[in-house]
This record gives sequence, structure tokens and C-alpha cells, in this order.
Amino acid sequence: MEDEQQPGRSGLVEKVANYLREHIVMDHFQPGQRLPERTLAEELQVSRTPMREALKILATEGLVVLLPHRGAVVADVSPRDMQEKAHVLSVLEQAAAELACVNASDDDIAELQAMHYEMKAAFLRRDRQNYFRLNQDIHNRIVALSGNASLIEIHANLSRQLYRVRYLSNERTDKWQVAMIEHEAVMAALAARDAERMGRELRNHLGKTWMKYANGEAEVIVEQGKREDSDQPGV
Amino acid sequence: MEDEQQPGRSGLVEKVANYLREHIVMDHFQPGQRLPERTLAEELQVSRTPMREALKILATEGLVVLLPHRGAVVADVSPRDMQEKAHVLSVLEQAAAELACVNASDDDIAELQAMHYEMKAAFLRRDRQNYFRLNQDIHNRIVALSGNASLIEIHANLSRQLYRVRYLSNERTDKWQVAMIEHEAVMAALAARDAERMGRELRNHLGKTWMKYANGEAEVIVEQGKREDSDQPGV
DNA sequence: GTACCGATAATGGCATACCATTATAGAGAA
DNA sequence: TTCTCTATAATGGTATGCCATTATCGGTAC
Repeated sequence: MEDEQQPGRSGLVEKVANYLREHIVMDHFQPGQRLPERTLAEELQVSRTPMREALKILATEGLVVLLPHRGAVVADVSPRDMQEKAHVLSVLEQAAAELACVNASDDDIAELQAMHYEMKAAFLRRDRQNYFRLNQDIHNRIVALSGNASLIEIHANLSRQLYRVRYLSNERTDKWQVAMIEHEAVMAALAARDAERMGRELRNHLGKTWMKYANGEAEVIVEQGKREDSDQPGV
Repeated sequence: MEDEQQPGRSGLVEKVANYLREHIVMDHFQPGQRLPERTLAEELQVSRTPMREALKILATEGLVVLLPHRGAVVADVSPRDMQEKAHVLSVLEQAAAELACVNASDDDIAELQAMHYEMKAAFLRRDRQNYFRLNQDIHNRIVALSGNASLIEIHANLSRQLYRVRYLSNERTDKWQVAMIEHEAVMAALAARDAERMGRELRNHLGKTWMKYANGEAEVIVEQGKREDSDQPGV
């Protein structure tokens, strides 16, 4: 937040929201921790107005919860919530895939294939960073190709809400292998423009990807946030 | 808005939002019409703060569009947008149905059946008001029975956004017959707890319900909003 | 020791003022 | 006439103060 605060310069809400989001996603703020509007505003050298806005935004993103007369607290990542969101996400992507099969141009498919091979390259290099980025890009691209603005928007929202878990979750490399194979199946169905099959493959893929949160791994994530009694101010 | 405005009494944002929503949905404000924040606030005897909030809410509901430095304008209902939203809605309800088939208790299903017969009664009486209300209730109930909070919330949002079209559209009675038959098929599948079939029936039903917007009926709605050169100041 | 009650602090919500940015129209120049 | 530039108005965004509502804690009575 190091910058001057002449009134009128816009974007303060964004800055504050980004700042808080960062800290929450990076697990610097623990679930359940209170985020007192006035105090935080003072610390970040902004007034209550943008702070309130920012907290509302984060609330819609599911990162914080606004308790009446108790202020904002960092939302905890409940495995159940995440599973539910992940399920909806898979449903949406399945629908998107079916639409994409119909709407996508040959060039679109070619581009997607290219991205897929880039990802495969990252996989072979064990380049986690790019692997995950490309993986995300591909999924988003498929949704974009659905051509359904509403679907795209809702998907983006959900995806953001799951980002926190994605970040916290340290995907294990041995899972990549399976994911890659599933991805290939998805791409093959797309190339064949088999809408039903692509939808099914994609949903199956997502189902497996998020399955681990049903098997207790997510709890671990929550646990590791339990340490720390926050000496940091701002808190 | 006829009520006293002692500060502190909460709910002003709701009141303003409801007021504007009502007028927009009822078509008292034409699509494209500007909604000047300050002027409107003055007219409704509130300050900019709750007015801004209300306009933001309506923006998320898709009723108004916030143009940078041009203020809020009543969003026009584009058939395409509505179709897209309706498609997502059907996808979500299909998924909800599949979950409901698994999660619903026998009592839940019995209650749903009861509502269904109530609706049938309204249908036979040509009681449009109750027919539509019960129809909505049933759909919402099915979604609720999915037990997926995220799904429920997203569905509610979309449903709100489509409410405006539902309101504007004057369903013709002869369509009810078909809808009733489809509804019966949905209920039968639920009674049999056949998830796949119920999902399919429900989606088919919704597909038909909204199909008309693909066939030009919605254009009429849009046309009537095309006039507007807004001589009316601020309102 | 427990239950009830009241003081205090924190939060929520609204009003208002100020300033920067941008749209828009009107004046002036080509 | 048309283009450009500038003055003005409108909008967006932020800071701030006030007051009502509610949570929380401590004291008192039983």
C-alpha cells in the first residue's frame, strides 16, 4: 500500500481488495481472524469507504464473511463448501464443453491443442508453475469458447472462489500423470467435435481433480492454517 | 418511498433497490433510460450512499448497467442474454435434479408431489397467479433439495435476473398444457429416484419453456424499449 | 454462584463535502 | 460549415462525522 493518498485518485478499493486478498490467499491471515474495518483502514491509510467496499468484494468472493455487528472475519475453507463449488464448476465446464464443441472454429481448436502441448511440455519438465498456469488457461479457454457470456462470468466467479484452495493445495506430481491423460481424452473429443463425449470427459476429469478434497486432504490445508496467533498488526 | 428518514434506521438500500427494481421490472423505466444517482437520490429523499449501493445491487442483478462517467442506465433485455442465462439455468437445474434424486427424503418428495398437485389444480382453474407462483416454488424447491449451497445461490441469482423477462412475457395458456405434462414426467422420475432421467426431463422442460425467446417473442419486448431519446430529465 | 441489568465500546449505516476525471456543449478559429 | 479547443456540468471516488443498534463486559442483586 505504499503510495500517496490524494483524494480523487481512483482505484483505492482495488488496491485494498488486492492487498487483503493476497494476504488471505497466501494464508497470512488465518481463517476466523477478525478484520476490523476502522482499524484496518487506518493501518492502510485509507478511509472506511474503500475499506468497506473492499470487504464487500471479498465477501462476494467468499474470502471473508460479514457477521452482523461483529465485523468481517476471514472465511474458513470448509472442505464441504469447496466440494460443492467444485461440483458446480464441473457442471458448468461440462456444459461449456458441449457448447464449445459446436461453436469453436477450427482455429480455436488448433490453438487449444497448441496450449495443450505446451502444458504437456511443462509436465515433462516438471515445471509446476507453467503447468498449472496453462492448465487454468486451457480450462478458461474452453469456457470462453462456449460463447455464453453468462456462463463465462459465473465460471470465472466460481473459479476465483476456488483459487484459494488451489493455491493452498500442493498438488502432488504423481497426480499430474492421470490429469494429463484425462486432458488428452478431452482434447480428442473436442477434435472429434463430440460434444457429449467431451462434456463427459471434462466433467470426469474435474471430478477426479477435486476428489481429493472429499478425502480429507483439504483438512490438512485447514490445519496448517491453525498455527500462528498473529503478532502482526492488522490483525 | 413514502416514509420518514431518520438516520440510523436501516434498510434504506433495500428500499431504494426494491423501488427501482419494481419500476424497472414493471417496465415503468425504459431500457436505456438514465438513472442519475444524485437526482434520483434527491427525489427519493436519500443520500448518494444508499443510492449508489442500490444501483450496484441492481447492476449485479443485471437490471441496470453502470457506464463509466455516464451513470447508470436501465439495462435492455437482449434476447441473446436471456437465452444464455436460461441455458445456464437449465444446466444448473439439471444438476440440481440429479443431486436431489439422491439427497431428498421421502417426505421431501411427498411435499414436492403435493405442490405439484396444487399447481395442477391452479392449472385446471386457469389460475395464472398461483400457477406461476407454484411453478417457481417447485423449481426452487428442487434446487434446494440438491443440498449444494453454492448451486442454490447461483441459481437464485440467475433466477432473479430472468424474473424481469418472466414478468414481461405473457405466457399463453395453451403452453401450460405442455408444461404440465413435462412437469409430470419430472415428478415421475423423481418418485422413481432416477437421477439421470429426472435431470434430462427437467432440462428438456426448461429448454422448451425458454425456447420462445429464441423465436422472436422476446424481440417484441426489446423493440418497445428502443424508443428513448430521453427528453425526460433525470427520469 | 448465578442471573439479571446497565455502561461502554464497536459496528453498521447514512449524510455530506471535497476533489479529480471525464463527458458535453458551446465558442472560436480555419 | 466544420473542426478544435475550452469552459462547464456531471460523475466517480474518497474522507469524515454523526447516530442508532448491538455485542461485550463488569457490577449488582438475589
